Amino acid sequence: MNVTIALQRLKDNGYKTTYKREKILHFLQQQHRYTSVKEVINHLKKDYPGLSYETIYRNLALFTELGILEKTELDGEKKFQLRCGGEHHHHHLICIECGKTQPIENCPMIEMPKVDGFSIIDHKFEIYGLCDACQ
Amino acid sequence: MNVTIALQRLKDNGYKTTYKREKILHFLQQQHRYTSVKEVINHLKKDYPGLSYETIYRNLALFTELGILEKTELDGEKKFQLRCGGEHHHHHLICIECGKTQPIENCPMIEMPKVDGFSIIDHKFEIYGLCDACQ
DNA sequence: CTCTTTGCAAAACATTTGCATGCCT
DNA sequence: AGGCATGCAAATGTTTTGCAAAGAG
Repeated sequence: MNVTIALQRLKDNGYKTTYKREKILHFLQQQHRYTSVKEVINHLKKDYPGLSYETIYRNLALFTELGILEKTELDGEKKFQLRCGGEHHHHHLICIECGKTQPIENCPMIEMPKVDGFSIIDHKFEIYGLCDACQ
Repeated sequence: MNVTIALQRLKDNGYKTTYKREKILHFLQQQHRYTSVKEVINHLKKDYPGLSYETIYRNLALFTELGILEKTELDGEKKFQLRCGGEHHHHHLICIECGKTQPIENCPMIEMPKVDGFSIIDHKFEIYGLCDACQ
């Protein structure tokens, strides 16, 4: 996923392209890691001093809903990144120091046996550790 | 894990047994599911009308630190349950409707290949769905 | 011009902290 | 008695909502 495709998806769903939305997406594209709301707003503030949290919250929620972003919760904070690995299902290695992520192809659900009396809807598999730079 | 063992562990670590702590643990023992702070306090309020959130927050954090409770974050809320499956490592099926959990023995990390430039410290694997009763 | 997006203010929650009092051991 | 536990009050942090004004197509 990149900014161009993301903006196209916005348009396709009847939403507008704004400079702030572009900035958010460009920033996340550079990050390659799960990024907090605070980090996003601090970055955007450089260009838009009057920027408000609400705008960021609303847009990150919208982007997530449209499948443009992936969301996780790290130490009680919501964090986001541009959906990586295209459309196909995958999981991540996540650096607990800097938040950098790396997609992995292994999905444990493939080998998961059926369980009686429980219908599986979703799952979460995340591996935490230290990336090269943070070790 | 049961209440008796939990209280023993508290004592072993220099903490005291109080009626409120016992109530919290008994309540969680009955639950067999991830339970929110709110649910705990609402239950305890029946016996202790003047009970405060702080006490619950502090104790749940303490219990988690001592390995008495397992913690997860479901829809932005911290939830707790008595550590099940004894001491050994395991994961859970979690009902997204009622929070009920069921331990599973499969751990995807067993088959996870080493990754260059990333030292693995921890992982999270949770399966979400609907339990028997909630389907 | 019309409808979406944004900012503002405020509210709604969730969680934490300092301090004095109360309760276990 | 001595030290941990609790309640109170208040602060802090996060996220949401209603509404009027500004901006995109």
